[in-house]
Amino acid sequence: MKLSQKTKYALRALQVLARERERGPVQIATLAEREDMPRKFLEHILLELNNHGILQSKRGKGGGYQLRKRPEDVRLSEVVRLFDGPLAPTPCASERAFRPCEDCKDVDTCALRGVMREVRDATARILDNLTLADLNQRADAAVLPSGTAARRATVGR
Amino acid sequence: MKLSQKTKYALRALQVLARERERGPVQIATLAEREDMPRKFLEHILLELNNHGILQSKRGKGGGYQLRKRPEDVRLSEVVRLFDGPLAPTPCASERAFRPCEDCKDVDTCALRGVMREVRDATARILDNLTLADLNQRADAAVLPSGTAARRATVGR
DNA sequence: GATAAACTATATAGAGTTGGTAGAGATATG
DNA sequence: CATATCTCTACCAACTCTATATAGTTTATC
Repeated sequence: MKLSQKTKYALRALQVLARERERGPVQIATLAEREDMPRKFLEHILLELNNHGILQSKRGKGGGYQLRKRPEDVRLSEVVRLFDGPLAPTPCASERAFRPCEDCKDVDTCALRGVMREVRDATARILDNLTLADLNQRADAAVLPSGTAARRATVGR
Repeated sequence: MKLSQKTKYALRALQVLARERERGPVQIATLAEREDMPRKFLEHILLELNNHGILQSKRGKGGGYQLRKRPEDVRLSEVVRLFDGPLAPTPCASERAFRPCEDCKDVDTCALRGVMREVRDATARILDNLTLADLNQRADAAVLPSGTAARRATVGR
Protein backbone atom coordinates (compact mmCIF):
# COMPACT_ATOMS: atom_id res chain seq x y z
CA MET A 1 0.00 0.00 0.00
CA LYS A 2 2.27 2.79 -1.24
CA LEU A 3 0.56 6.10 -0.57
CA SER A 4 0.10 8.11 -3.76
CA GLN A 5 0.62 11.83 -4.10
CA LYS A 6 -3.07 12.10 -4.82
CA THR A 7 -3.98 10.68 -1.44
CA LYS A 8 -1.52 12.94 0.31
CA TYR A 9 -3.02 16.00 -1.37
CA ALA A 10 -6.50 14.78 -0.55
CA LEU A 11 -5.69 14.40 3.11
CA ARG A 12 -4.00 17.77 3.30
CA ALA A 13 -7.01 19.40 1.70
CA LEU A 14 -9.38 17.55 4.00
CA GLN A 15 -7.41 18.60 7.06
CA VAL A 16 -7.89 22.23 6.09
CA LEU A 17 -11.55 21.75 5.19
CA ALA A 18 -12.15 20.03 8.50
CA ARG A 19 -10.82 23.09 10.29
CA GLU A 20 -12.73 25.54 8.13
CA ARG A 21 -15.90 23.56 8.18
CA GLU A 22 -18.05 26.01 10.12
CA ARG A 23 -16.84 28.99 8.15
CA GLY A 24 -18.50 28.23 4.83
CA PRO A 25 -17.05 26.91 1.57
CA VAL A 26 -13.39 27.24 0.61
CA GLN A 27 -12.42 27.74 -3.04
CA ILE A 28 -10.11 25.41 -4.92
CA ALA A 29 -7.79 28.30 -5.72
CA THR A 30 -7.48 29.32 -2.09
CA LEU A 31 -6.82 25.79 -1.00
CA ALA A 32 -4.27 25.21 -3.75
CA GLU A 33 -2.41 28.36 -2.90
CA ARG A 34 -2.48 27.99 0.87
CA GLU A 35 -1.25 24.42 0.81
CA ASP A 36 0.91 24.83 -2.27
CA MET A 37 -0.73 22.12 -4.35
CA PRO A 38 -1.14 22.12 -8.17
CA ARG A 39 -4.51 23.70 -8.80
CA LYS A 40 -5.80 21.66 -11.72
CA PHE A 41 -4.76 18.43 -10.11
CA LEU A 42 -6.47 19.43 -6.91
CA GLU A 43 -9.68 20.04 -8.87
CA HIS A 44 -9.79 16.35 -9.80
CA ILE A 45 -9.18 15.30 -6.27
CA LEU A 46 -11.83 17.51 -4.71
CA LEU A 47 -14.29 16.49 -7.39
CA GLU A 48 -13.74 12.85 -6.54
CA LEU A 49 -14.20 13.54 -2.85
CA ASN A 50 -17.38 15.40 -3.74
CA ASN A 51 -18.77 12.59 -5.89
CA HIS A 52 -17.97 10.19 -3.10
CA GLY A 53 -20.01 12.18 -0.60
CA ILE A 54 -17.19 13.33 1.63
CA LEU A 55 -17.33 16.92 0.42
CA GLN A 56 -20.16 19.08 -0.77
CA SER A 57 -19.77 21.81 -3.35
CA LYS A 58 -21.37 25.12 -4.05
CA ARG A 59 -21.05 26.53 -7.53
CA GLY A 60 -20.86 30.08 -8.75
CA LYS A 61 -19.71 33.21 -7.01
CA GLY A 62 -18.96 32.69 -3.35
CA GLY A 63 -18.93 28.96 -3.92
CA GLY A 64 -16.33 26.37 -3.05
CA TYR A 65 -15.99 23.10 -1.19
CA GLN A 66 -17.04 22.22 2.30
CA LEU A 67 -16.77 19.05 4.35
CA ARG A 68 -20.12 17.28 4.19
CA LYS A 69 -19.50 14.80 7.02
CA ARG A 70 -18.21 15.60 10.44
CA PRO A 71 -14.41 15.28 10.73
CA GLU A 72 -14.77 12.51 13.30
CA ASP A 73 -16.85 10.56 10.78
CA VAL A 74 -14.31 10.54 7.98
CA ARG A 75 -12.05 7.53 8.39
CA LEU A 76 -8.57 7.64 6.90
CA SER A 77 -9.20 4.22 5.39
CA GLU A 78 -12.06 5.68 3.40
CA VAL A 79 -9.85 8.29 1.78
CA VAL A 80 -6.98 5.91 1.16
CA ARG A 81 -9.25 3.32 -0.43
CA LEU A 82 -10.87 5.93 -2.63
CA PHE A 83 -7.62 7.03 -4.24
CA ASP A 84 -5.25 4.11 -3.79
CA GLY A 85 -7.62 1.18 -3.91
CA PRO A 86 -7.74 -1.81 -1.55
CA LEU A 87 -5.52 -1.87 1.53
CA ALA A 88 -4.45 -5.47 0.97
CA PRO A 89 -1.07 -6.09 -0.73
CA THR A 90 -2.67 -8.73 -2.97
CA PRO A 91 -6.20 -8.88 -4.39
CA CYS A 92 -6.69 -12.32 -2.87
CA ALA A 93 -6.19 -10.87 0.61
CA SER A 94 -8.68 -8.06 0.16
CA GLU A 95 -11.83 -8.08 2.24
CA ARG A 96 -13.97 -5.71 0.17
CA ALA A 97 -12.40 -6.20 -3.25
CA PHE A 98 -11.48 -9.86 -3.21
CA ARG A 99 -10.18 -11.31 -6.45
CA PRO A 100 -7.96 -14.36 -6.86
CA CYS A 101 -4.47 -13.65 -8.15
CA GLU A 102 -4.01 -14.19 -11.88
CA ASP A 103 -2.02 -17.37 -11.68
CA CYS A 104 -3.13 -18.68 -8.33
CA LYS A 105 -3.55 -22.44 -8.30
CA ASP A 106 -5.66 -22.66 -5.18
CA VAL A 107 -6.71 -19.64 -3.17
CA ASP A 108 -7.64 -21.65 -0.13
CA THR A 109 -4.28 -23.26 0.44
CA CYS A 110 -2.05 -20.35 -0.57
CA ALA A 111 0.25 -19.66 2.36
CA LEU A 112 1.20 -16.23 1.11
CA ARG A 113 -2.42 -15.21 1.12
CA GLY A 114 -2.67 -15.88 4.82
CA VAL A 115 0.32 -13.65 5.45
CA MET A 116 -1.08 -10.90 3.28
CA ARG A 117 -4.38 -11.06 5.10
CA GLU A 118 -2.50 -10.44 8.34
CA VAL A 119 -0.88 -7.38 6.79
CA ARG A 120 -4.18 -6.13 5.46
CA ASP A 121 -5.91 -6.62 8.78
CA ALA A 122 -3.20 -4.79 10.67
CA THR A 123 -3.35 -1.88 8.23
CA ALA A 124 -7.14 -1.75 8.33
CA ARG A 125 -7.15 -1.81 12.12
CA ILE A 126 -5.08 1.35 12.12
CA LEU A 127 -6.72 3.29 9.31
CA ASP A 128 -10.30 2.33 10.18
CA ASN A 129 -9.88 3.67 13.67
CA LEU A 130 -8.41 7.02 12.77
CA THR A 131 -10.41 9.96 11.44
CA LEU A 132 -9.78 13.45 10.12
CA ALA A 133 -10.48 14.73 13.61
CA ASP A 134 -7.73 12.51 15.01
CA LEU A 135 -5.32 13.67 12.33
CA ASN A 136 -5.86 17.33 13.12
CA GLN A 137 -5.68 16.63 16.81
CA ARG A 138 -2.33 14.93 16.36
CA ALA A 139 -1.12 17.82 14.25
CA ASP A 140 -2.02 20.22 17.03
CA ALA A 141 -0.35 18.04 19.62
CA ALA A 142 2.86 17.94 17.60
CA VAL A 143 3.01 21.70 17.21
CA LEU A 144 2.19 22.40 20.86
CA PRO A 145 4.04 19.66 22.75
CA SER A 146 3.04 20.75 26.25
CA GLY A 147 1.35 24.10 26.01
CA THR A 148 4.58 26.03 25.58
CA ALA A 149 4.15 29.08 23.41
CA ALA A 150 7.89 29.54 22.93
CA ARG A 151 8.14 26.51 20.66
CA ARG A 152 5.67 27.94 18.20
CA ALA A 153 8.31 30.28 16.88
CA THR A 154 10.42 27.40 15.57
CA VAL A 155 7.59 25.75 13.71
CA GLY A 156 6.54 28.33 11.14
CA ARG A 157 6.42 27.54 7.41
CA MET B 1 2.91 -1.89 -0.07
CA LYS B 2 1.31 -3.50 -3.11
CA LEU B 3 3.02 -6.83 -3.71
CA SER B 4 4.52 -7.03 -7.19
CA GLN B 5 4.42 -10.05 -9.45
CA LYS B 6 8.17 -10.17 -9.15
CA THR B 7 7.99 -10.68 -5.40
CA LYS B 8 5.32 -13.34 -5.78
CA TYR B 9 7.47 -15.25 -8.26
CA ALA B 10 10.48 -14.84 -6.00
CA LEU B 11 8.65 -16.26 -3.01
CA ARG B 12 7.25 -19.17 -5.00
CA ALA B 13 10.70 -20.00 -6.29
CA LEU B 14 12.17 -19.71 -2.82
CA GLN B 15 9.53 -21.99 -1.38
CA VAL B 16 10.55 -24.69 -3.83
CA LEU B 17 14.24 -24.09 -3.30
CA ALA B 18 13.76 -24.28 0.46
CA ARG B 19 12.23 -27.72 0.03
CA GLU B 20 14.89 -28.92 -2.41
CA ARG B 21 17.73 -27.45 -0.48
CA GLU B 22 19.43 -30.69 0.51
CA ARG B 23 19.08 -32.22 -2.93
CA GLY B 24 21.54 -30.01 -4.79
CA PRO B 25 20.96 -27.17 -7.26
CA VAL B 26 17.76 -26.71 -9.25
CA GLN B 27 17.91 -25.31 -12.78
CA ILE B 28 16.05 -22.18 -13.81
CA ALA B 29 14.27 -24.10 -16.56
CA THR B 30 13.02 -26.75 -14.17
CA LEU B 31 11.79 -24.18 -11.71
CA ALA B 32 10.09 -22.13 -14.42
CA GLU B 33 8.32 -25.15 -15.79
CA ARG B 34 7.29 -26.68 -12.48
CA GLU B 35 5.85 -23.46 -11.12
CA ASP B 36 4.68 -22.14 -14.47
CA MET B 37 6.63 -18.91 -14.37
CA PRO B 38 8.09 -17.04 -17.39
CA ARG B 39 11.62 -18.34 -17.74
CA LYS B 40 13.49 -15.20 -18.75
CA PHE B 41 11.76 -13.14 -16.11
CA LEU B 42 12.61 -15.72 -13.51
CA GLU B 43 16.26 -15.53 -14.53
CA HIS B 44 16.34 -11.89 -13.45
CA ILE B 45 14.68 -12.67 -10.19
CA LEU B 46 16.97 -15.53 -9.26
CA LEU B 47 20.00 -13.50 -10.28
CA GLU B 48 18.93 -10.72 -7.92
CA LEU B 49 18.39 -13.19 -5.10
CA ASN B 50 21.83 -14.58 -5.86
CA ASN B 51 23.54 -11.17 -5.84
CA HIS B 52 21.80 -10.43 -2.59
CA GLY B 53 23.21 -13.53 -0.94
CA ILE B 54 19.97 -15.41 -0.45
CA LEU B 55 20.73 -17.95 -3.17
CA GLN B 56 23.94 -19.43 -4.40
CA SER B 57 24.54 -20.48 -7.96
CA LYS B 58 26.55 -23.15 -9.64
CA ARG B 59 27.41 -22.50 -13.25
CA GLY B 60 27.89 -24.87 -16.13
CA LYS B 61 26.43 -28.24 -16.86
CA GLY B 62 24.64 -29.71 -13.89
CA GLY B 63 24.51 -26.31 -12.25
CA GLY B 64 21.57 -24.34 -10.96
CA TYR B 65 20.43 -22.40 -7.95
CA GLN B 66 20.36 -23.40 -4.33
CA LEU B 67 19.27 -21.69 -1.15
CA ARG B 68 22.37 -20.33 0.54
CA LYS B 69 20.79 -19.55 3.91
CA ARG B 70 18.64 -21.86 5.95
CA PRO B 71 14.91 -21.46 5.26
CA GLU B 72 14.30 -20.36 8.84
CA ASP B 73 16.85 -17.59 8.35
CA VAL B 74 15.20 -15.99 5.33
CA ARG B 75 12.68 -13.42 6.51
CA LEU B 76 9.80 -12.52 4.25
CA SER B 77 10.53 -8.85 4.88
CA GLU B 78 13.96 -9.36 3.34
CA VAL B 79 12.49 -10.65 0.09
CA VAL B 80 9.73 -8.06 -0.07
CA ARG B 81 12.16 -5.21 0.56
CA LEU B 82 14.53 -6.48 -2.10
CA PHE B 83 11.94 -6.41 -4.87
CA ASP B 84 9.32 -3.92 -3.73
CA GLY B 85 11.39 -1.52 -1.70
CA PRO B 86 10.61 -0.11 1.74
CA LEU B 87 7.63 -1.41 3.68
CA ALA B 88 6.48 2.06 4.71
CA PRO B 89 3.70 3.70 2.67
CA THR B 90 5.64 6.96 2.60
CA PRO B 91 9.41 7.51 2.50
CA CYS B 92 9.19 9.71 5.59
CA ALA B 93 7.84 6.76 7.59
CA SER B 94 10.56 4.35 6.53
CA GLU B 95 12.98 3.10 9.14
CA ARG B 96 15.79 1.90 6.85
CA ALA B 97 15.21 4.15 3.85
CA PHE B 98 14.05 7.36 5.43
CA ARG B 99 13.62 10.31 3.14
CA PRO B 100 11.39 13.34 3.69
CA CYS B 101 8.47 13.66 1.30
CA GLU B 102 9.04 15.98 -1.65
CA ASP B 103 6.82 18.78 -0.45
CA CYS B 104 6.86 18.19 3.28
CA LYS B 105 6.97 21.40 5.26
CA ASP B 106 8.10 19.87 8.54
CA VAL B 107 8.75 16.18 8.96
CA ASP B 108 8.65 16.33 12.75
CA THR B 109 5.15 17.71 13.07
CA CYS B 110 3.50 15.87 10.15
CA ALA B 111 0.53 14.00 11.58
CA LEU B 112 0.24 11.72 8.58
CA ARG B 113 3.77 10.56 9.09
CA GLY B 114 2.90 9.27 12.55
CA VAL B 115 0.04 7.27 11.11
CA MET B 116 2.19 5.85 8.36
CA ARG B 117 4.83 4.82 10.86
CA GLU B 118 2.18 2.84 12.68
CA VAL B 119 1.29 1.09 9.45
CA ARG B 120 4.92 0.42 8.65
CA ASP B 121 5.60 -0.93 12.12
CA ALA B 122 2.61 -3.25 11.99
CA THR B 123 3.67 -4.56 8.59
CA ALA B 124 7.27 -5.01 9.67
CA ARG B 125 6.22 -6.85 12.83
CA ILE B 126 4.48 -9.42 10.66
CA LEU B 127 7.00 -9.81 7.87
CA ASP B 128 10.10 -9.68 10.06
CA ASN B 129 8.80 -12.54 12.15
CA LEU B 130 7.94 -14.89 9.32
CA THR B 131 10.46 -16.91 7.36
CA LEU B 132 10.52 -19.22 4.36
CA ALA B 133 10.29 -22.11 6.78
CA ASP B 134 7.09 -20.69 8.25
CA LEU B 135 5.64 -20.18 4.81
CA ASN B 136 6.22 -23.78 3.80
CA GLN B 137 4.95 -25.00 7.11
CA ARG B 138 1.74 -23.05 6.63
CA ALA B 139 1.40 -24.40 3.12
CA ASP B 140 1.67 -27.92 4.46
CA ALA B 141 -0.82 -27.22 7.20
CA ALA B 142 -3.33 -25.89 4.68
CA VAL B 143 -3.06 -28.92 2.43
CA LEU B 144 -3.27 -31.44 5.28
CA PRO B 145 -5.71 -29.81 7.71
CA SER B 146 -5.63 -32.64 10.26
CA GLY B 147 -3.71 -35.51 8.80
CA THR B 148 -6.50 -36.64 6.47
CA ALA B 149 -5.22 -38.15 3.26
CA ALA B 150 -8.62 -37.97 1.57
CA ARG B 151 -8.41 -34.20 1.16
CA ARG B 152 -5.25 -34.42 -0.88
CA ALA B 153 -7.26 -35.54 -3.89
CA THR B 154 -9.02 -32.19 -4.05
CA VAL B 155 -5.82 -30.20 -4.01
CA GLY B 156 -4.19 -31.54 -7.18
CA ARG B 157 -1.84 -29.69 -9.56
C1' DG C 1 39.80 -29.02 -25.96
C1' DA C 2 35.26 -29.16 -28.08
C1' DT C 3 30.82 -29.04 -26.78
C1' DA C 4 26.71 -28.18 -24.52
C1' DA C 5 24.48 -26.86 -20.26
C1' DA C 6 23.71 -23.29 -17.46
C1' DC C 7 24.18 -18.82 -15.29
C1' DT C 8 25.29 -13.37 -16.20
C1' DA C 9 24.55 -8.98 -18.06
C1' DT C 10 22.67 -5.33 -20.75
C1' DA C 11 19.34 -3.58 -23.72
C1' DT C 12 14.81 -3.12 -25.24
C1' DA C 13 9.74 -2.93 -25.66
C1' DG C 14 4.73 -2.74 -24.68
C1' DA C 15 1.12 -1.90 -21.26
C1' DG C 16 -0.44 0.34 -17.54
C1' DT C 17 -0.25 3.88 -13.86
C1' DT C 18 0.74 8.36 -12.00
C1' DG C 19 0.99 13.22 -11.80
C1' DG C 20 -0.37 16.98 -14.07
C1' DT C 21 -2.41 20.39 -17.77
C1' DA C 22 -5.94 22.41 -21.09
C1' DG C 23 -10.13 24.05 -22.26
C1' DA C 24 -14.89 24.12 -22.84
C1' DG C 25 -19.27 23.63 -20.23
C1' DA C 26 -22.62 24.24 -16.38
C1' DT C 27 -24.42 27.04 -12.67
C1' DA C 28 -25.10 30.40 -9.07
C1' DT C 29 -24.90 35.33 -7.81
C1' DG C 30 -25.43 40.10 -8.26
C1' DC D 1 -25.84 39.43 -18.61
C1' DA D 2 -21.16 39.35 -16.55
C1' DT D 3 -18.47 37.03 -13.55
C1' DA D 4 -16.87 33.61 -10.33
C1' DT D 5 -16.70 29.07 -9.51
C1' DC D 6 -17.21 24.18 -9.87
C1' DT D 7 -17.65 20.11 -13.62
C1' DC D 8 -16.31 17.29 -17.20
C1' DT D 9 -13.63 15.27 -20.90
C1' DA D 10 -9.59 14.84 -23.17
C1' DC D 11 -4.93 14.73 -23.31
C1' DC D 12 0.10 14.09 -22.29
C1' DA D 13 4.82 13.10 -20.46
C1' DA D 14 7.28 10.37 -17.33
C1' DC D 15 7.68 6.41 -14.91
C1' DT D 16 7.09 1.58 -13.48
C1' DC D 17 6.07 -3.15 -14.27
C1' DT D 18 6.32 -7.34 -16.75
C1' DA D 19 8.51 -9.64 -19.97
C1' DT D 20 11.65 -10.78 -23.94
C1' DA D 21 16.02 -10.65 -26.79
C1' DT D 22 20.63 -11.00 -27.49
C1' DA D 23 25.12 -11.74 -26.50
C1' DG D 24 28.21 -13.18 -23.42
C1' DT D 25 30.89 -16.22 -19.55
C1' DT D 26 31.70 -20.21 -16.81
C1' DT D 27 31.96 -25.06 -15.97
C1' DA D 28 31.39 -30.20 -16.40
C1' DT D 29 32.15 -33.82 -19.12
C1' DC D 30 33.50 -36.74 -22.83
